[in-house]
Amino acid sequence: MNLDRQTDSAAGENSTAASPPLDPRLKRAITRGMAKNAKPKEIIVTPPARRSGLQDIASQLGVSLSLVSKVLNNRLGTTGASQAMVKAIHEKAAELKYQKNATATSLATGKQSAIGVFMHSYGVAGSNIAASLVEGIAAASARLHQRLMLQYFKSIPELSHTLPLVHRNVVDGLILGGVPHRELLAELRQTHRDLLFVTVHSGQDRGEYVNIGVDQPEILRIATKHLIERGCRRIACVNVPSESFRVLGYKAALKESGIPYDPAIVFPGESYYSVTGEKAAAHWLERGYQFDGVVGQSDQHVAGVVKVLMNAGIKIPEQVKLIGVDNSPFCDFFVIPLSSVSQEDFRRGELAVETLLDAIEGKPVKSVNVQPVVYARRSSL
Amino acid sequence: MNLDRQTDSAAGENSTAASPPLDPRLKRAITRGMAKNAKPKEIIVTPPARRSGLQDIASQLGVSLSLVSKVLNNRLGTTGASQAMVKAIHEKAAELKYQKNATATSLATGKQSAIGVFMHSYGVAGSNIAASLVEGIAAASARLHQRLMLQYFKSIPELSHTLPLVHRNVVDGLILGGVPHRELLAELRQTHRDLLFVTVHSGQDRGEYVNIGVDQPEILRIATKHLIERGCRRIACVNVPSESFRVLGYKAALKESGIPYDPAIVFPGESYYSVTGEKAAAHWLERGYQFDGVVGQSDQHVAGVVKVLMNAGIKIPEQVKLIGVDNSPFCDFFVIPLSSVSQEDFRRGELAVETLLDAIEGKPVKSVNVQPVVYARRSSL
DNA sequence: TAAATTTTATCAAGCGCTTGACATTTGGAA
DNA sequence: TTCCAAATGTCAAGCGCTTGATAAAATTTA
Repeated sequence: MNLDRQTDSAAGENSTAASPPLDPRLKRAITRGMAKNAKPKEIIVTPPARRSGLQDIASQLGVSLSLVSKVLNNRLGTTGASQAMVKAIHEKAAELKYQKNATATSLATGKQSAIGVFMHSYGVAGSNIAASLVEGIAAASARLHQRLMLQYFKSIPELSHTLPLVHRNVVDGLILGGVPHRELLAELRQTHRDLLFVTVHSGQDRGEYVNIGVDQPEILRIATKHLIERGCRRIACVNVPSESFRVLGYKAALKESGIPYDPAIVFPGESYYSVTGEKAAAHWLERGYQFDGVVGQSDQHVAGVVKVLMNAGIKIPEQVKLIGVDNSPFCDFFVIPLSSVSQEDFRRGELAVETLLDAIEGKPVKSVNVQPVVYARRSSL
Repeated sequence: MNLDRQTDSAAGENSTAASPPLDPRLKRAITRGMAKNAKPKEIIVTPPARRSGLQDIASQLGVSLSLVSKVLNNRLGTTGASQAMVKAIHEKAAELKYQKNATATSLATGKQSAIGVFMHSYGVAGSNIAASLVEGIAAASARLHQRLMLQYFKSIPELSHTLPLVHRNVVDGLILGGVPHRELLAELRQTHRDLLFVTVHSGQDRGEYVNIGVDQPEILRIATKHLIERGCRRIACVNVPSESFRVLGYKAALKESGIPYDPAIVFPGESYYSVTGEKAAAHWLERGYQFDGVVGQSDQHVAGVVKVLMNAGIKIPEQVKLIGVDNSPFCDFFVIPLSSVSQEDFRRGELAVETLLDAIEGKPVKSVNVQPVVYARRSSL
């Protein structure tokens, strides 16, 4: 329902105060098929202004098209051009607002100057890993003058189905986000032997593909160390089945500080969601287990733990300090601002682009494991 | 561009102990320019497997290239083809794994089958509006067989700078996310008269451009009504300067229920962040203002209010019920799960694509205002 | 059976740009 | 002055596909 709106012309009513009268030309443009409530008969179809091409600037200057092309691309190989000519061409190009037709260029060169991104919309809601990854990729590809073709997928079949259809002959390479699915990758290599791709996942790197990952044990190692440095001596851990590798870092940190490892306070949860954190905390509390620190496998874990601890009257961070993983946006404004270890997703996105481009240029490339970073907030200070 | 290796050592070295021995063929594929620590001198450049084109299937069948094109595109205008021929062509295409070169098609037809997205990375961190919008856009464009070119921008100058460069001749139209910047849009219309675009912002729709928005007053109206229906009679409001339009809905809801409007409990905050919510709650508490409900302009507002109220020993939702806007991911696992009104971002993304495609096809299109939806959680039950 | 259709298929001109091969001009060096 | 490199520029083929015009073969109709 629309409030305070006259029944006659809604648009007019809403724009009166601030909006100046419309330029008639603008008005016409608006009508071009895009107007509100446009009545077909009122639409004026103005032929699109012919876009100027190389030919236009060539003939207006009385030179050959190819010269113009070479000058504009700085590709005067054997050709060469006088200073004056170069200047004139550039000026003419500017005057005619020449914009090269990227499609034609691609056809001629076989290069697309575009990369494709297939992103698995994975991760726990709230941890905008995928979003950060994409933003990092977008930033780097803009910086490196690459167009970016994006597609999300929910399931592996969906990916293998759409991947070849969408991207053949349109991108120079692919970034696969969150796809540690080995069979799919192997198949991709078989069926599309000339398809270049790099993966971006935080699973274990087996060295089979070029991946932009994170040093997983290091995540929990620096998280645990962070708590130890702030005085914790009994550090509980919320775990999930798939993170046995990462948890090595937890054990390593304990060992480094001579703190014994106690499996009793490592809770075997089953998800990255906050409910698992709640269960863990409840479990420890019920049994009377002592702990002065908690590391989770996600920020949601920690959020869940915090909820239960607060309800039990435990002071945070005075009695228990906590730290999670992902550095999710909500860490900043949770009841207690949450400390967290970042997997540097944005940066990994950028690296993925840079790596892929190197591969496209034929340079040898290799996997990289980014160093995680601790973001300390109140929950652990 | 197939990079193959003389020595077979490197890939093997890099596989961890955990990984099974590699299939030699796979191993070769892995080394293809992407191997860890690949040494340039060892790389052999094998020409990429030539991809089969229309010509290949034409000559293998002894027919003309154009026939094949028409058959595969179902464009037998005046042409026609026998059943047998059609069948043979399709079979041959399948046999050769023919994939049309989309670039060549675009050049020939002038159609790109691609849409561009320029997304303002706006909004409060944690409310993944932009991400949902993009996902909705991606879903719809995949469904409608459109490629999707994405770019983010932080500032208007950045947008106006990169927009023409990146997207000319590469997309059929543009979706501008979160750009209620009228001057820019007007300029866009002037300088690129043949550029089709639709905006997706939740600002006020002035009817000048086709926008996929949200009925703003309705957001607060249903939020407020939601609280009233659950027994609230003194409903406070955290506001920000730019939301005077939306707040009309708050007033309307009060009026509908015969509740007097009291400006004293409408806090004039300055941001959508949680700190503004904290300030509002502190302000009301200090002055001893009574209220049994709170509506915020964001979920962060509500998060901030909750923090302060809990610290003051106020029971939620028993003494005060709250509802925010955006239905952010963290609403689900905040200390008190937060009720919220969704702006249906994913859906708006889909609508944007559908609308743009209509416009591209020359159909008349108009703005649409999506209806917001209440998601009730514990904070208001 | 010849003429008129209908069906089936080919031709050839692009789309706008790139690029190696070839042509012309110019300024010295001989 | 003559000749040879530079320096400066043009040619033309081609990237892979689309499409209206045209041709040839098959089928009807009279």
